Amino acid sequence: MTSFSNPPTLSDVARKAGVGTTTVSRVINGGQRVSPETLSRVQAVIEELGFRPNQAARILKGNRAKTISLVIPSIADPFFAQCAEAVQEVARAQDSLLIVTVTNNDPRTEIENLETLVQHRTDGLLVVPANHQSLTLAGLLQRMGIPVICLDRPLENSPFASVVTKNFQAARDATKHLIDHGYKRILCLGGESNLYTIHERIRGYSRAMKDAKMVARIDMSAKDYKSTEQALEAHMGGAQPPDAILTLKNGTTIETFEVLQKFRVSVPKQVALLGYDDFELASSLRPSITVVQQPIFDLGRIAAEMLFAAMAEPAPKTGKTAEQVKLDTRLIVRSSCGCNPRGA
Amino acid sequence: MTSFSNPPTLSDVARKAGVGTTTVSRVINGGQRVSPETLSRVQAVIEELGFRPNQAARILKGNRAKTISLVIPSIADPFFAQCAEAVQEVARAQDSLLIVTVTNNDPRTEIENLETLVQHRTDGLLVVPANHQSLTLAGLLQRMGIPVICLDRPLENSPFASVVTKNFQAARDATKHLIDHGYKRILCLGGESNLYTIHERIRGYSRAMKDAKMVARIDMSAKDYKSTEQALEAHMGGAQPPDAILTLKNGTTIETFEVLQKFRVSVPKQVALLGYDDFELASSLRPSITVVQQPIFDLGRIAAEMLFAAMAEPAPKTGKTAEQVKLDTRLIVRSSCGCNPRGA
DNA sequence: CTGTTAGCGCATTCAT
DNA sequence: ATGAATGCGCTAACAG
Repeated sequence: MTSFSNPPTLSDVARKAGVGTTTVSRVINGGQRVSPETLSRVQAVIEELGFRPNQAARILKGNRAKTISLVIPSIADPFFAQCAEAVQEVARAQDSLLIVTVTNNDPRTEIENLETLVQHRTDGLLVVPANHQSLTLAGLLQRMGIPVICLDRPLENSPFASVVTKNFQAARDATKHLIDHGYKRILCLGGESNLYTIHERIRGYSRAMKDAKMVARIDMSAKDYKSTEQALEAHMGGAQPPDAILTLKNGTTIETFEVLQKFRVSVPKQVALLGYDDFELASSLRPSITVVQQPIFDLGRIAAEMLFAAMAEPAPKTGKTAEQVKLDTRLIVRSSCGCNPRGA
Repeated sequence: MTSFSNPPTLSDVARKAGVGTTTVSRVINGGQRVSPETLSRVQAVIEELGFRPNQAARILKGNRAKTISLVIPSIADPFFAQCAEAVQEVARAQDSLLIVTVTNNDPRTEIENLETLVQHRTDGLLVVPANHQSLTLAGLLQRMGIPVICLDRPLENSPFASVVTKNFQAARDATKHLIDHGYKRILCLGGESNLYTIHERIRGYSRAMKDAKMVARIDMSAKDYKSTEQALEAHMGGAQPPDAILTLKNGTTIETFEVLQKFRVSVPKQVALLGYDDFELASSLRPSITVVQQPIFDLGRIAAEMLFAAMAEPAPKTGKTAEQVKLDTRLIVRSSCGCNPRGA
């Protein structure tokens, strides 16, 4: 019951059990090559003293740190929170701890986090690159000499495998869906066009528009509620207001819905709305919102599994080109796109 | 540019710089008591070799691990995700890493996580106790001998400080608000009544009802969408259907809204709705939802700050009684309670 | 201002 | 089946 200001050590156990430190070490590492009696006696002492092997000492001896680290833009963002949950689950199953650091998509913060993580000798890295073509990042990561898997966004010019969703196809298909509805002036709305995912989605939208010989309208100024409001005010009040809107990420979708409602713009009658990322109330809003749903949990789970697989391999890199896993998305058709008018 | 399979060590630096290890150690620890020339020369070598002090070795020497750990029910839950974000921010400002483990509110999982954390010699703990009166947990935490702050839920029979919100008062005030509206049959709906927060909120609701000499109706069977649907079906179809509902947590509020809408029950005309925890779309739903808003980010931030303060103190415990910080909540009045009928 | 040395707690030879 | 000794990388005396 005493609080151990000086946690018992392996040799404390050895002394009290009347054996050598080697024996205790064997006991806590599976108990092989130890006689049954000794084993139970040592175990009893371990129990009694509340001994827990000091992980720092093990790391120093060259063992795994038993930690993996997740480097993400934000924890509060539902998207990354779900990824983190999945990753934590896998880590736990592998008897490892999860360290989470956040970058806010700032390359400098990202570097700093990584530098700290090196010092802690974490076993593997799951990173969502702030800049998907940063050579600095690619170089730093390689010098770290530990397995790295990129999540949600690949890292160009690097040998690291990545797990992403099919952004291009999803956006193209979503746009096609709107085109098939007969909409003529489809606006693509979002923010942070420098992000890989957004970039890909814009490409998908553009391709679909081009294939339909329609003119692309892209506005990447919607970064938060206020800017979304300004953007929509301009578009809806213009000479040629859009008759459909494709939003490129979760926040934008919700903000767009809110602004349209505030402006008393009828959806989908006046403008249709198709969003990116499903959300809990999407089906309960009036109208319910049609969205592209990403397999978020799988994204995190698969990346984590790949990371542990990579950590288990003897050879760090076999010079292969970076493997890229692309997960399918789903178009959840509801009412805001003009389908299923019952709910509109 | 070479990937360091064998990261350079302090003595590698010392050798290459032609100095002793102590000098290098001094350099990486602030550079005091080192001549300017030596300093810059050593720094150059450090840079050249890409040397990063091995944190494991430092821990072994008795230094701080520079990690704090957060033990929460879930990361995906927006409430805890926000807490985590705040905690991470504070940790980073203190040059520490954040380890996150999840319990699913399961005491066994909680214990296991804690055991692992001890081995890693984490500097401090932020825990959301699965069971707020567990003696096992209180005992284990004390034996860990490191600073602990409880988050969102206190830990009874323990000396640990806690940061929580005013659950009792918030629920009482919310209920009063409903009573002031003239509602007579107010239902209190939730799940997991064994949790401290829920327990307190039920107390608050009960008190308000008692003070108004009204009969309390409590249903704690709403754990997910399905059970919420069943519960509401029974209540709304009963002889004395409620004319107002107080939901006790985020998920329940949203699910209740969805079910009521599915049942085509008019809110607030037929039943008023007052929920716990604000959410992004609360003001955009029809009707907009009146909620109790908790200072979630502050909860995490303050707890983390208190933790670092405790870690800085020399004496672990001065035998004081557990300090308890109770943060104020806010009742965000919108339309679903019957106020502001414009939005209904 | 600088270097030598001991030892943190553990796993691991290598003996016995 | 067991133990004694060595060293992982670093910091903190303690000299000089």
